[in-house]
Amino acid sequence: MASDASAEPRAWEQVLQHIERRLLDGELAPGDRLPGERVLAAELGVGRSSVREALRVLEVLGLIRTHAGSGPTAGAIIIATPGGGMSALMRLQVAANGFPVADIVAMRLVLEASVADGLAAASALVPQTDAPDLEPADRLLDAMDAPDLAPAEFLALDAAFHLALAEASGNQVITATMAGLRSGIEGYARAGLATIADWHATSDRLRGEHRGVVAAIRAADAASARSRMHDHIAGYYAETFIDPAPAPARTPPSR
Amino acid sequence: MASDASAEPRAWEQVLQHIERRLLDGELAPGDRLPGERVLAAELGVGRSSVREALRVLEVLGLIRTHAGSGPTAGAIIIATPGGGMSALMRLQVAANGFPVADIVAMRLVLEASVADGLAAASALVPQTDAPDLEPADRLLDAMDAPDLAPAEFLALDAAFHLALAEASGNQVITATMAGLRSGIEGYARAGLATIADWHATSDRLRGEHRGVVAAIRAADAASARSRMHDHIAGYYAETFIDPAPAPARTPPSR
DNA sequence: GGTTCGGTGTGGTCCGACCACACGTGGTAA
DNA sequence: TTACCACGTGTGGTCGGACCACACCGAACC
Repeated sequence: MASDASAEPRAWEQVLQHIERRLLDGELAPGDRLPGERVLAAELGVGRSSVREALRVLEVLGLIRTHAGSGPTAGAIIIATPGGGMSALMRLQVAANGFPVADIVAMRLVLEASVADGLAAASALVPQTDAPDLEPADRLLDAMDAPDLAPAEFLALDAAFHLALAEASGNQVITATMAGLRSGIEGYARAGLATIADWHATSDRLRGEHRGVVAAIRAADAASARSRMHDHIAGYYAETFIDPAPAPARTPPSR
Repeated sequence: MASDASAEPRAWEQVLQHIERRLLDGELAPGDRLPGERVLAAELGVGRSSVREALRVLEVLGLIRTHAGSGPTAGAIIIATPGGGMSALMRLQVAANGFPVADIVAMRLVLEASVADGLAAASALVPQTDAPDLEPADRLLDAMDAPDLAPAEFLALDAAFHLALAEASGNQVITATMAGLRSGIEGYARAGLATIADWHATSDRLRGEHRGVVAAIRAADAASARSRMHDHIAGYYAETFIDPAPAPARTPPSR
């Protein structure tokens, strides 16, 4: 499955594998600086172009961050930013019709409902220090109460609210995935705003649903939190979806 | 959030944005061939190296496939392979400690349970043609009954079985994510095999659990399918987990 | 002592060159 | 006429060199 059986040791792939191995061996960890591109090229016996191609991949995947210049902040530094790569992946896959928007929404439904469920269950924990931190979500909900909020601003706060809930769950993978899913359908969400007839009524309803979800979480009512979240998201998409057609008959990519 | 506000028009990023825009505009679709690297470079006024860096990213993300030579199969062809990029992302993020293994397992739990739940619900559909196709999963289960199966082979079939269920759900995003999650913890799963004392008993139990899940799906018993799947996965990881320590105090990547 | 001005090493980019590869095509031989 | 083979051509893959902007850092200067 790893596509390394026998065939293609392309130069940039060697670089990627080398770095991955050093990561797995613990020789490289977040915060460390990678050797310079020229050094890396010499060490691996490849050209600098190939090293750069591998570094570019790592950068897009959120593995490293590069800065020019000198000093401790310069060079390629390992940062395991979970969300970055996921967003790029989702966005581009959607653009290329690899990920149907409906499937993204469906998965978001599953994930958000589970997060709400899990948060409610965790809220019942006896040591309150172990209970999830809903403060950031609360602050976002308060911000959304501002009366003169433009739809786009509301949408951004809404996205941040859902992301805050995911973060409260403590699961970095779910958080990153959620951020990625949202990036993938961001364009559709923006376009969907135009289809809403009465924005005032809709935003009021959304505000109420948000509060209801958080209240259910705080009440440790897992079933209610799950269903409220589910209905909240499903309802919104049912209202704003631009293109209900799931998948037009397109030529299969095939080989 | 999209990090495009004002600052960095790095050359390779321009190429990426150009291609993404053409995808969104429908000028490029799966199956199409991208212009040659030299042509693309000339069109965008950047060097070929920058074009290649962008293409490398697209390739790792599963957006394109490149072939040298001539003819209709040569060049960079757009393929929206959903799973490829996800696997690379998960694998590298795990390697860099960006994704805790425990979080991946937790998310897998959520996803698999939901898939089982959804499949069971869909099995109740009246037009049987719309019911999920469990044939591939059945075949894999039969293959797992072979008595002389090495643990590693069993593990591969097990992974394929779970993936087949995801595919049966028809959700490409969930399928790709599932494949990615598995790639991320593949190393741990392999290592976990060594910790199993009585492989014969364990594999027998797994076989039974698999059959039970499929039976519950066929019976359209969503609750049972969900809980069986949940217990199946949770139980397995509880048995084989190598490093139960969730996250050692590591230096924050930060900036 | 404080300030300034190069040196130095970093990534970012471009260019030119060469290679392996695979398809087409045209000439050639049967 | 037909089958075969060799070469041309365009593709990605790779390398090396060159130059740039940048940021630090230290030495020289005021």
